[in-house]
Amino acid sequence: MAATRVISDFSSKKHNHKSCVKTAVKKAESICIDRGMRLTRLRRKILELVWSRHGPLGAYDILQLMNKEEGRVLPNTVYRGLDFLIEAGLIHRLDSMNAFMGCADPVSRHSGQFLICRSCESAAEIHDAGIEQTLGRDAKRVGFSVEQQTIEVLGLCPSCSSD
Amino acid sequence: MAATRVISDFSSKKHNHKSCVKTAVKKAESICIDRGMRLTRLRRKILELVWSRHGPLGAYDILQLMNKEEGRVLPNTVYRGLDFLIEAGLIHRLDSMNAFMGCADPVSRHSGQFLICRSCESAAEIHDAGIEQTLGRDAKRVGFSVEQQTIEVLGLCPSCSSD
DNA sequence: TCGTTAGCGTAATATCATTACATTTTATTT
DNA sequence: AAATAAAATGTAATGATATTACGCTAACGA
Repeated sequence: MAATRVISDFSSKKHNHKSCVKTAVKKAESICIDRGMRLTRLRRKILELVWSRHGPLGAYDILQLMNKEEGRVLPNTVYRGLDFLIEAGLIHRLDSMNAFMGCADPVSRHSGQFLICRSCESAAEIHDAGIEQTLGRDAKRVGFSVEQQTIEVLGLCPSCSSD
Repeated sequence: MAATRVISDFSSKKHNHKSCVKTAVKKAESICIDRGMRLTRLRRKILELVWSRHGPLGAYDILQLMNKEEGRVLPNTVYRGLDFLIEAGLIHRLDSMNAFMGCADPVSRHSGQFLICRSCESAAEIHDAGIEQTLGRDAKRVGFSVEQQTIEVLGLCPSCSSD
């Protein structure tokens, strides 16, 4: 049985988040170079903003930040950037909350598995290969071929459950 | 290991769908009586419309059908009905497609697990207790307490894969 | 350096969902 | 049966999320 990997944990309040962002951007740059994809200034900026919080961020939140930091930007521009980043596996979309979150392990392509705190709206990403496998097997049984999985668990993070 | 239950399968093209709807409404009536909930005319109608397709239906699709069959109805009314039906466990919401789908096993309360065909937009509901269990265990490991799960698998249904 | 493609600017609009408040219907109490 | 309270519905406005269409510019490949 494969171990469950924690891709990004619920962060402690005092961790230095700037270094998370920096690391993410570095990884992104290297991945894009490897794959011949263009991480333009705009796309990098959007990636940074997605990473500005240790949890999912809505497209219009990002838009607002862009407008603050980059002058006038329209929704379309943000969505284009987000689409690129998703395509590249650099961020994930959380369907259950219409929001986007940076992926700390963009090298290995995967659908995310998320634990989302309904109280503080932070989120952790894990990867349990067993679940993927099991779902694949279940699907096969009814003749369904899997392409993508949305796995999002709502509840309370450690720090909010203890309140 | 608990077996995976198929709650609603990909339906064959020739099955008599009217009987699905009828059965669903009967179940709903009995459940609501048991629980002292009021399945009003409006709510029943919305339930029927959700069941009118063997796959998820958007709120505004339902709205359109309502307007065709019931005279003028506004979005709010439909959402209220949908909220009630979800609350009662009679339908599920599919977050990945902003759509709603009837539940064929409303007696046992559960978050759904869905296989959604990206081609014909039909969907099947299954229930694999193992997945729920595994996710619960994974969550526990990082101190997260689970309240609700969203599990939606995108791919191709049997009939669309064979095309 | 020319032609092509990818990225971006801009406006309009589509799609999905909620809020606020008035009215009506149903249930409960007297 | 009448009075009251609670639940459901009618209605309009608006909020939140996302896409389309079209033109221009920058980058890339021959």
